[in-house]
Amino acid sequence: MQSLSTENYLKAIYHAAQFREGTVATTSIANKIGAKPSSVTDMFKKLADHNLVEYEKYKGVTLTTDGVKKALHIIRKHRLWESFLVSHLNFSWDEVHQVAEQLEHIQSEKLTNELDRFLDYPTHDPHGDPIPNRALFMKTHNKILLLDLPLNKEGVCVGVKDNSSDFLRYLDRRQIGIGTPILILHREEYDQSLHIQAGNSTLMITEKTAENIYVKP
Amino acid sequence: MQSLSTENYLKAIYHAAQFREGTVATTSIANKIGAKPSSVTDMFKKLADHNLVEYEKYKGVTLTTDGVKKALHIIRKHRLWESFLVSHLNFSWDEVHQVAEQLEHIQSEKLTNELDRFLDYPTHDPHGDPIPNRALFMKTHNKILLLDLPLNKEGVCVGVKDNSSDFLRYLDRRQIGIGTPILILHREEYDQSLHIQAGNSTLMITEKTAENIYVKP
DNA sequence: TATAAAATTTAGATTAGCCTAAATTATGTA
DNA sequence: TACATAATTTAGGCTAATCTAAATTTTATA
Repeated sequence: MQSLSTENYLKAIYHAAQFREGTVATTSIANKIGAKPSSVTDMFKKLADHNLVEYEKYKGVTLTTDGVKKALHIIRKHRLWESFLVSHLNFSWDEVHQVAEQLEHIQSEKLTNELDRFLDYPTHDPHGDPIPNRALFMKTHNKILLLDLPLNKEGVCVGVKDNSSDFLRYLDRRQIGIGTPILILHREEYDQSLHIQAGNSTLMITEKTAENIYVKP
Repeated sequence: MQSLSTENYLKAIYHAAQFREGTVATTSIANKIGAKPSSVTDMFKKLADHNLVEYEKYKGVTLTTDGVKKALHIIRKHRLWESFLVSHLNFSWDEVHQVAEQLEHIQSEKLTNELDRFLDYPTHDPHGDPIPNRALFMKTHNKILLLDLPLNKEGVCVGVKDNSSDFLRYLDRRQIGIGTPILILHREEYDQSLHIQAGNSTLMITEKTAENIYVKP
């Protein structure tokens, strides 16, 4: 029991569970997957039958230990492939997601582990997200939103919250990427915009941008 | 219209058509795909609706130009991935097929072409089969079966006809692989077995083995 | 060339994953 | 706390890809 659809649900539930405590609601998964709530209910039942989630009618789901393992395994593959695409196949960080969504479903332990070795056991993908290792353990940075970085304290960009192509390309244009040192020079009270120093240039960004960039202080 | 199943049928029809002239029969595809003939008939109709094959009831199918293109594109991906698995991920030639069967369905022109570039535009896969280039053109060796190699004339192993794991591992044990120089020293009339020189060692092989190895004289 | 055997197709059913519409349950607010 | 609204589930269908069993066509042979 590991269809493409099943795997996508497990991943979606895992990601949804990161956001908030407690159970994951039908509608939130429906939105992520792009399916109707009734379809999600069907799948919740099926996942519960296979002991991948705990499901109580009208109460949503939580992943079981098995469910978490499967989800992490898919995330591991997704992020390894993203790393490969960027490091060896000239993909940019805004292009990798769609292809990795396909590659993450390839079933071969040897492939996954050899890819990991070939990439020299990377700990983070091109967006700064942690890659579960073979034991499915991942190192998490203690990162904060750029918005919460104290004035004049240097941080380094270690990730993004919004992974959309639009946002990533916007960051490319502003020459902000993983590893870029960032300093907040001034907060404009009027419209919450920020004057920052990013790498060698000073520039202005909106509050919305600042709450989608992670930095390590 | 390009489901996983559709792609597998196109590939199977392409390969079946290599073997013999004329149309490809329902049963031959049923055997390759591992489906019942009635299912194959259904798919033949669907492929015909999409102008990927010419289909006449009770007469089998032939691929259209479009069908050939799609088949070659899948074969291109399959063989590029096999090459990658062997050259960079420590797979042996008997392990790659099953994984490449999955990878060949990944849809991304950029991925395929960048993989091609990364591998430095290989012309043949680990089994010696030609890889269609971006324009879907492939270089074919003028190879013959080892069985048909004249006595005491050196040939070089350039491919295999039987791609089964069992046969490939058998060749590994006999230290025969792509590039191995081979000479027929003696043909035993009694049981058609052959004494050959392969690389540095002399050994005996059966007729069956000799008709599954391709050599270039 | 009749006719038996083999190949192929048709008819009707099944399953997974989705849908819509209607019914049910939970939630938030007056 | 009652009740409107939102969330969720149920019931019943749909499609793609498969199947079995029966009918039809082709082929091979006596």
